[in-house]
Amino acid sequence: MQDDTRERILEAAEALFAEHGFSRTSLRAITARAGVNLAAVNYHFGSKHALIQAIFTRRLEPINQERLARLEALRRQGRADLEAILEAFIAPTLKSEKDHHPGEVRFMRLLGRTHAGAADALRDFVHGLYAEVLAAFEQALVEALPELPRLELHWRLHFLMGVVSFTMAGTDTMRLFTDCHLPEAGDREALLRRLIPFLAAGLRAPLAPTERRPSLP
Amino acid sequence: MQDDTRERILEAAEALFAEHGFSRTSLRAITARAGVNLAAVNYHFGSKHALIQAIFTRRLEPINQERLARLEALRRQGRADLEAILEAFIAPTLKSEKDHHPGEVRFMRLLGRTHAGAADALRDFVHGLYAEVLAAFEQALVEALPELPRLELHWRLHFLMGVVSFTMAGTDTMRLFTDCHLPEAGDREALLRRLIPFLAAGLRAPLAPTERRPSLP
DNA sequence: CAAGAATTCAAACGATCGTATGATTCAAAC
DNA sequence: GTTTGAATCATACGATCGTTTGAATTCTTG
Repeated sequence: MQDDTRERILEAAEALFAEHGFSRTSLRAITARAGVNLAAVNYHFGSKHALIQAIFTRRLEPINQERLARLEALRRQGRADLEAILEAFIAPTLKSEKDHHPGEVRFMRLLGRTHAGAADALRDFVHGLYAEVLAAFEQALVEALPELPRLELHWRLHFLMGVVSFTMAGTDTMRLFTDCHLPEAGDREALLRRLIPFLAAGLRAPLAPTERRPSLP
Repeated sequence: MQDDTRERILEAAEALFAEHGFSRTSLRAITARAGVNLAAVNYHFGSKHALIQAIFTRRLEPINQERLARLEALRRQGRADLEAILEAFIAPTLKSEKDHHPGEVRFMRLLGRTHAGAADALRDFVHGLYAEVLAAFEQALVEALPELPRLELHWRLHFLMGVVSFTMAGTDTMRLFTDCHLPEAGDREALLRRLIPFLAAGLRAPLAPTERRPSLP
């Protein structure tokens, strides 16, 4: 029961952080859920902040490695079309449930919310974990969309990150429109089939004319 | 100097909440920035939670009224095409800076982050402020995209909310891809010219085939 | 100007937080 | 079986939090 404690803390913290946020989750709540002593967090991780970083590093590293592996496989096969690139980027964040890691679903929710919300040094830390992957995908998209100006591509990548982060965050926004909730979010394949056409069409959208008609009176 | 205090508190709280989040912003920091006494918050608003709600109500109500007014004007003119509907929904959240209300920019950032991140009762409260507006725009989009199945429209509205919220949140995601930051986010007209074609193309995207090719080995 | 309501103020309360401490338990090495 | 270092434990510290209180002040109204 040596590094079992570490794992139990990571598991409990991940769940509570995803549900209540970082600052509203106390170390006491984490250690109580994990069934370990309060001091175990500072013993194994050093501080609450270091625990948060450990959570992101553990989950994000394999996901990003899979992203790069998928992208490289596409390049080898010569079929790096836009839809395939998008799938290589998004699928590793969605297919986790069937891989018997239910905790990863909670983590993606946590990651999405952190992306949109975190203002402090944590976002910079997460960005650091992303840097290599995003540079590779940016280059792939430049080649897949050669006619798109670089600045426009950057904006559309910003929009893309918005869609992906928001979907990962899993806020049940759909019931804003009607009474229907997200239908069985467990069906990740169906989600991919809806996300990728939406994003591909947005990335391929024709450029807006330089001048726009005036707004309403 | 009676309800000037109320206003100073709202202003300071809005700025600090947008920068550091709700739970990491103390009432002492708010009242210090506002130059008022600590007890003034509980005297004028009742509690920290009620202060947060007051912030959202104050800003969101006029924005949503303008959204509905723009949409109704489109209907009267018979030009409720997709792009115009999107502009009616998005423009009121972006044009605020030139209206001499710099605080509204900070608020939209706060709103975007709350949309993606808040898990507690606050999100339900904000959703309540949105309900009427989103029902109206959903109906307009149903008419503008008659060939799109209702379920698919719901998903794409979810994606749309992701883009809008993420853009409002204003997290400087673009420097993930290169070293360039968001170029002069003050130019709201340019942002509209980029957002609307992206979203319109996504909403109009052809449906994906029911079966997809398998993923990578 | 005086009376009463509205507002502001300094100060404190109880609770909770992250972290640190020193004793205690446990497991492997000799 | 003894020793040694890692791990766990109960406990406490100092800080900060949201909220409350009651007196002091300001404003309104007659």
